[in-house]
Amino acid sequence: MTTARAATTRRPASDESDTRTALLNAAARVMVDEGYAAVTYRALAAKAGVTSGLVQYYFPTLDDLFVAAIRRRSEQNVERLAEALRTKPDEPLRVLWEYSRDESSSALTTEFLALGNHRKSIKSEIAEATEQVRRLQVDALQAQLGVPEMSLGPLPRDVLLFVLTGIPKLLRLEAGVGISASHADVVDAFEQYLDTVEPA
Amino acid sequence: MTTARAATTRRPASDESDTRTALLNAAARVMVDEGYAAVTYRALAAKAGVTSGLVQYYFPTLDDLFVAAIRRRSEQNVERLAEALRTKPDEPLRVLWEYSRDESSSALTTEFLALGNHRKSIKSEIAEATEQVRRLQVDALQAQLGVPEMSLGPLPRDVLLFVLTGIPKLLRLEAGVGISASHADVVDAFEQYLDTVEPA
DNA sequence: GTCTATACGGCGATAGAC
DNA sequence: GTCTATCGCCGTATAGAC
Repeated sequence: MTTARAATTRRPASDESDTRTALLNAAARVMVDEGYAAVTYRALAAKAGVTSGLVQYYFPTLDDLFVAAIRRRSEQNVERLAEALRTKPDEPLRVLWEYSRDESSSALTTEFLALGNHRKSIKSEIAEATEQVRRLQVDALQAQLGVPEMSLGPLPRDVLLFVLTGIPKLLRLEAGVGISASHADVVDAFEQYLDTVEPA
Repeated sequence: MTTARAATTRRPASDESDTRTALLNAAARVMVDEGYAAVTYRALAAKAGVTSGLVQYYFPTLDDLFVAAIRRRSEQNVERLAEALRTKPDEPLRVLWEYSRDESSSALTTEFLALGNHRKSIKSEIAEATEQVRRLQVDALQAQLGVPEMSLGPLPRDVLLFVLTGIPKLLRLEAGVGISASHADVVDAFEQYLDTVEPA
C-alpha cells in the first residue's frame, strides 16, 4: 500500500490514494457487519494491513472518515438513480419506488442516520446528500407533465414522492430489528398501485 | 440515595430501587442530548451522584441498561396509547396518527433503533415492544367494524395502519438530520384525509 | 442486597520521530 | 508520507466492605 509511483502516473491528491479507498471499503464493510461503533482505527488498520497511525493520517478524526464514507456512497447513489431515471423515463414512480427499495436494503444508511443524530458534521453531510437525491426525484416527477397530480387517493406530488420513497426506508428499519408483520402486504399494495398508474 | 427503610415500606425488588430509576432517567436524558455513545458508567454515575461501580451493580453490562430503558419506555408508550384509544374510541385512525406523531417526536426511539441494529438482546427487545404496540393498533382498527376497508385510495387495513403510523417516524428521522422539505405538505395531506374519513 | 476500590486491555487523539 | 509513543478516557471483571 505504498504510494511510490513513476511521476507520470502519480496520483494528484490523497483523495484518490489506493490506501484511502481501501480504508473506506473496510469501513463500509465493518459498519454493515458490526455497526459503526466497531469502526476503530485499529480495526480498519488490521483489515487493510497498515498501521493505525496511517489510518489517522488519512482521516484525522473518525468523523472525517464517516463524512468521507457518506460522500462517496451518496455519489454512487445519485449516479445509480440518475441512470435508472434515464433508462426508464416513462415510469418515474416505479423507478423511484425500486430505487428506494434497493438503496434501503443496505444497513449502511441506518448506520449513517444514527451517526448523524448527534454529530454536526455528519448530520449536515447526510442532509446535503438527501437533498441532492430528492432534487433529482422531484425533477423526474415534474418532467412527467401529463399527470399534474398523481393519486394514491388524491395526494399532491411531493407527498406521493415522500410516501413512495419513504415506505421502503420504514420497511428496512423494521426488518433490521426483526419485524416483518404486514411487510408483504405493504409491498403488494404499492406495487399494485404502480401497476395501475404506470402500466408497463 | 441510601436504601435504608422501615421494614413496612421496604421495596420488594431491585426493579423499584430509587437509584435504579434515577439511573434510567439519567440514561434517557444523556441519550437524547448526546446520543447513546455518551452513555457511560462514569457519566451516569456522575449525573446520579454515585460511583460507577454502583451503576454496574444495577446494570452489569450497558446492554442490560439499554434493555431496561427500552422496556420502561415501551410500558409507558403502551399505556399512553391504550389510554388515548379508550378516550376516543370512535376515531382510532386519528388516535394512531397522533400517537405516532408524538411518540416519534422523541429522539430516544432513533437511538434505540440504532442500538438494536447490531446487538441481539436490544434487537429482540425492540421487536417485542413494537409488536406489542402494533397488536394494540390492529385491535383498535378491527373494533371499527363499520369500515371493513379504509381507504387512502383502496388500501387494506394493515397497510393503512403501517402508512399512518410509519410516516410520522420518517418525518422525525429526517427532521433529526435537519431535513424539512415537504414535511408540512405531508402532514397537511394526511390530516385532510383523517378529516374526511373521521370527521370530528 | 448495596456499595466501593482497583486493575485490565482497548479506545480516540495528539505530538513528534523518521 | 509513514509510523511510534503516549495520554486520559472507556467497559467490565473481581474482590471485598457494610
